[in-house]
Amino acid sequence: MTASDWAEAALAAMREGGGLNAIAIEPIATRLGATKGSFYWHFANREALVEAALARWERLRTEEVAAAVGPEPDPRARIRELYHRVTRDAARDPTELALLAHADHPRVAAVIKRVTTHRLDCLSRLFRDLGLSETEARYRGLQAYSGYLGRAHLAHSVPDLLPHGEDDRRYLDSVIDSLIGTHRPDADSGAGTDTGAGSGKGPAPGRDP
Amino acid sequence: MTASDWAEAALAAMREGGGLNAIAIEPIATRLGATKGSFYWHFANREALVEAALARWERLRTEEVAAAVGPEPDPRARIRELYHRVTRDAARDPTELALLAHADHPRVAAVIKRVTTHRLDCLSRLFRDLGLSETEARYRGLQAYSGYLGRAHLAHSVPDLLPHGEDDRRYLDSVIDSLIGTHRPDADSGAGTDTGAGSGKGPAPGRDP
DNA sequence: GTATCCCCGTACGACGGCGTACGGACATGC
DNA sequence: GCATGTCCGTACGCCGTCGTACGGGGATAC
Repeated sequence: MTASDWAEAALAAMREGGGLNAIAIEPIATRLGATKGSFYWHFANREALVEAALARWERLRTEEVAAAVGPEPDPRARIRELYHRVTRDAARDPTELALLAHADHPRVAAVIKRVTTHRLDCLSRLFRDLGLSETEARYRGLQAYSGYLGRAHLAHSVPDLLPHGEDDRRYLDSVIDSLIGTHRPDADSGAGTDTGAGSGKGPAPGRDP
Repeated sequence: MTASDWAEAALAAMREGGGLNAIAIEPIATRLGATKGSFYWHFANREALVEAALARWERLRTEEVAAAVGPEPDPRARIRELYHRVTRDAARDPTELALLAHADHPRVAAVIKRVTTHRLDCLSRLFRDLGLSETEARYRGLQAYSGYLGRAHLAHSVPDLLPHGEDDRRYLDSVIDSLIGTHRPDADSGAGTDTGAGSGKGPAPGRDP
């Protein structure tokens, strides 16, 4: 039984509901088949466990971003891929939403700030790669990230109100189109084989005579 | 001392941090200068108080939407006004964010679902008034609402990462432009003196002859 | 004056969570 | 055999909160 085991168990407890309050020593000890005696050998107090769990979460999220944003060369496809991927994961892991709700906690606030800054930087860079100006790229990055957070919330708390299946795919395309301009009908990036038309109705029908 | 007083105090407690857990009988009693004796005369148990607070919150939010969406005739300006107004309030009242984090609570889930449905309907109607198709209007409504939720979170947990003052006004204009098409450069709403160009590069230049 | 009822304060028990004290099992070194 | 150090279980005190029991003030009716 190591400190890492406790940290992972704390994260698991958060994942399964209750937010930060789910990090309670005795319930987690029971879940691990251990007792408080073990815990207080590895940690000074509950706050230390919270901190360890937060550090672990931050590391996982950072690696996740790096993995998600890495391979794809085309910036347009990168944004698309990132949005799909990240929005799918967040729906079934309420940990991030729980942390957002505890932003008044100083440790949590610090973690959120670092993770958010990192993500926004990555997003802004993606938009810069699309040719947008510095401030415009930052605006788009903020807008994209706000949309991501909101979508994660909706997916978790009122999934019925979000489109499903194919409809959701079209919706996401519509959102992404409004973020990255619109995808040029001439230089369409292959991934979506067919219904690019559905999103083609986006905000910018004009543009090419 | 009425039941309403307790419900309002419960809401106030939530406003000031701690989310649903902030609705604790004894602290609220102290804050009201009363005791549990009074509470258990008006309510059966804590759950009843939570329910009363939720009902009160739902009523307030519903009236708020009605007031915010009512007067303005031009749909474009309505969206603008709504976005500005709602985004400003949400930043300094974490109650909604706290409720989102407790979406696993059945009562909370029901309230969130009703309020969200209502808001999305209003938003979709606004976009329909702009001439969008049914599904397109619903997509835009969802996108706008997701953006609102995300922005509220960012404003509360990492306000430093959001633009401030004039910059934020430009950012919001950029977001709204990408949602409602673009604001017509001929009918520019005066406030922004100069750099309206920054958002003018939005997704849809065409549309109006 | 007193009976009644509404409203509330006080005192109590129970529970769950934190943190501490202490002892004990077990391996290791010598 | 014995000492030492690591790791953990047990038992305890403490606190905050929920819910209940009970008593009492005070207004009103008559």
